[in-house]
Order: sequence, then C-alpha cells, then structure tokens
Amino acid sequence: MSRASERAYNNIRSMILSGELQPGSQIREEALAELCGVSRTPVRDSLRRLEAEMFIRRNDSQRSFVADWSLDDLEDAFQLRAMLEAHAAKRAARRITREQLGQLRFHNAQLKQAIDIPNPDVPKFLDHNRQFHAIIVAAAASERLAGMLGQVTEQPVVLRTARQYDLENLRRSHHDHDELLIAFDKRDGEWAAAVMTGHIRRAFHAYAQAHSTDTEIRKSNLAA
Amino acid sequence: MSRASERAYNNIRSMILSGELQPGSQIREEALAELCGVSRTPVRDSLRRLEAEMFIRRNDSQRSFVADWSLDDLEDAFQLRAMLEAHAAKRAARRITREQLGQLRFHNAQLKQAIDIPNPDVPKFLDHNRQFHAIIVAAAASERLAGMLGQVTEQPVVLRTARQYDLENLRRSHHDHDELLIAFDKRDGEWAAAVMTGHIRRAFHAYAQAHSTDTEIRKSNLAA
DNA sequence: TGACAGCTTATTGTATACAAATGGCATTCG
DNA sequence: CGAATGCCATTTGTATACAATAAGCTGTCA
Repeated sequence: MSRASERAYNNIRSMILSGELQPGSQIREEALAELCGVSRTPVRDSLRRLEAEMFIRRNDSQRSFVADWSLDDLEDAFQLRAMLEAHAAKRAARRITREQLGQLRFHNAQLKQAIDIPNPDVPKFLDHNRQFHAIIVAAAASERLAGMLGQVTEQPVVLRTARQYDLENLRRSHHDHDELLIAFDKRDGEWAAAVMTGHIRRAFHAYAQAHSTDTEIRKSNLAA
Repeated sequence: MSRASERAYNNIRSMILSGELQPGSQIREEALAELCGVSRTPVRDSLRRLEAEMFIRRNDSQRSFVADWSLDDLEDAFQLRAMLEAHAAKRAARRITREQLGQLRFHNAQLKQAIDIPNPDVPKFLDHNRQFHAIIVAAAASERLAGMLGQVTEQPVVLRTARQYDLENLRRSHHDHDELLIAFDKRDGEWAAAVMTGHIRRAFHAYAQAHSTDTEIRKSNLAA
C-alpha cells in the first residue's frame, strides 16, 4: 500500500483500537482526511478496508460508524478464532519445519522470561506471543486461513490497563505453548488443535471477565 | 453500494467467474473502467473488494492480476468452507426457527423435484440449493461467519458444462439435506455439523474429479 | 556480447471539483 | 399540536487532472 493510503489506514485503525474514535460514533471522510493529513481518496480506501474487517459499519445511506461490539459479538469472534486457530494448528502439525519449531521454542522461552521475573514485562510477553501464533499460522500455509484469522484476531481493545493480564493467565498461556510444541514435535494435529482450542477459549473468558470488571469500574466512575 | 460502483463490481466479478478475464492475466484499471462505462474511481473500489475476496491478486508494485487457482488452492478453500459450514450448521441447530425449518423443507422439496424428472433442471436445483444453504447461514446468526463463508463459497468456475453435476451426486446432496433437516429438528448440532462436513467434502471431490476430467479434455483439444 | 544507465511510456496513487443523495430543520397545513 | 412537505446543509459518490512510481526499451560502455 502506498504512503498516504497506508498512513490513513494505520491512523484510523489505531484511533479505533485505542478508543480515540468512540464505538458507535459517526465518522466523516473529510474529518478523517484532515486528521491524517491526506485527501479523501486514500481515506475512502481505508474505510472500505476497515469495513471489510468489521471495524466500521455503514448504515443504509453509506454513512460510516465505528463498530460497537457487544459481548456477544466478541464471543462470536473468539469462537471463530478458536476454530480457525485450531485448524491452523492442525495443518501446522503436518507441515511445520525444524526451523519454525526452533523459532517457536525461542519465542516461547522469551515470553516465559518476560513473566518469570519480579516485574513482569507484559508488552514483551504480548509481542512474543503474537509472533508465536504468527509462526503457526505461517506453518499452516493457507493464505485464506491467514486472511480470515487476521479478521478476528485484533479487536477493539478498550481495556488499555494491564488488569486482564493477570499473571496466572499468562503462565497458563505459556504452558499451553509448551504443550503445543510437544504436539507439533509428535506431528499430532488433533492434539495441537485441541490444545489451541482451549488456549483461545481461555483467552476469551479472561477477556470477558476483565471486560465486565472494567465495565463495572467505568460505571462506578460515571456514578462518582 | 451505489450505482456506478455496483455496476463495476458486478461486471468485473462476473467477467472473472465466467473466465472472460483469464486467470493470471493483468488487468488495468482504465481498461476495466471503459468496459464498465464508469471512471476509474469505482473500478478501484471494486478491485480492492475483489482483492479482499481473493479474486484478484496484486504484485509488489500494485499491479492487479486475475487470481490463478491451483487445485491446492481449491482444496484449501473447500476445506475452510466445510469447516465454516459445519460450524454454521451447529449454530443453526440451536437457533433455527420453525419458519426457517419450513423454508428449508420447501427448498429441499423443490430441488428434489428439479432432479426427479426425466430431464433434470440443474439450474433450478442449484438455485434452491443455494437458498437452502443461505437459510442455514442466516439461522446461524453470525455476521462474521456469513462474511467468511461468502469469501469461500463462490470460486471462479471455469467448468461451465453440466458435466460435474451428475445425477448421482445431486441425489446424494438431496439426501444430505434430508438428514440435515432431521438433525435440525432434533436440535442436534453435532449431527448437523457432521452431515454438513461430509456434504461439502463430497462436493469438493465431485468438483475436483470434474476438474481433472475437464483439464484432460482441454489438453486433448489443444493437442488435436 | 552483456549488463547497466537513463529515458520513455504505461500504470497506479492522490487531490480536487463537482454531482447525487441523504438528513435535518423549518414552515405550513390539517 | 402534530404530521407532512419542501428547502438547505451535510455527506458521500464520481469523474478527471495531475503526481509518483514502476516497467520496458534503447543505446552505450566495459
């Protein structure tokens, strides 16, 4: 993607993810164009893309709104993600190379290191976690599958605190990764898929719980 | 979508599906604009959409080409489709309404009628078959899932003959539908998913077989 | 002869002007 | 007072001109 277009896309996307553009609020092409310092043309491209990725919704008369996710929507996305990632793990078990296995081990060691210290480095954990999953998707070798996963993997995260990343969950994640590594090593796709399913489903419940807590806190803030 | 944009999208898409635009060939925005009788702007919109749907690929320097599907790609798409449709069936089993069940029965009766006569009406069969599946997807009540299925359900069909639609396969399809109806009636999501998986996988093998036959025939035509 | 540099041409990217359509507001009529 | 209608403002859609970039070609130099 070219310069202006890419800038617009990244800007708008991060504004949505960060909550700077509030869920449900209308967004006008020209306003975004000014915010991004480009003309409406690349903004329109970006909006189309973000609409396909369901970050943006359009009403009957083509006006755009920031998607407003209900908990049901979130569960729906996680359900699809669990299915797709399990599928990816299954395919990966058959295809993964020694080199990729090594990379998985590396990232898993790194993310363990990030939480196995007095002051856990959550961003580092998340980064290596992301790369760990990316390698599995790559090993699955299905462009389509990768594209679909991209659509459900990143959701608007209003929760910017580290609250939902309680250590216990992170440790269990690491543990799942260990088990995945063994499953891959044994080329057992069914096992890998099963582990991955649980891995993602736990993530959803941690997320949902943090979300409800967060919602309550926000409510009490409003009340105060 | 508005007039010009929609016209461009439908035109280009059907040109790809019909094979009028050959797989692998480069497509230029201006040429398409002339073909569709619109300017480049709506054509560009359409190309972006078709790229997301993987009908079009772009090289490093943003030039567009009609996607060229290998048998592996096709199998990949069918594999994803089987998984997603099975998931849809499972969800539908829990949510489908009496009215939707009635509609399923209607379309299934119609498609049976279309093949249960001396001169089978294949287009009629396909139409009711499409509607049958559409109702299940609707009953699954997941916008995301519906969107993803849209991406894998329609592939460039170079096979325009009726050869792959041999009667035996059509009858088995109808039979699968009957079984799906029972599974829905019993609200047995697992059963529905299992039937659907087999249903789609058979379709792939029928398709692949027809494709190889077709390829052979085309080759012998070239040789002659 | 072969490869590389520079120019030319083809193609896509961006901006902008204008057209079309939609929504909201105010006014009027029942 | 309420609903409907017409006008105005807002927003998106389309066309087109121009800019940027990449591809292809040609000529030159090693």
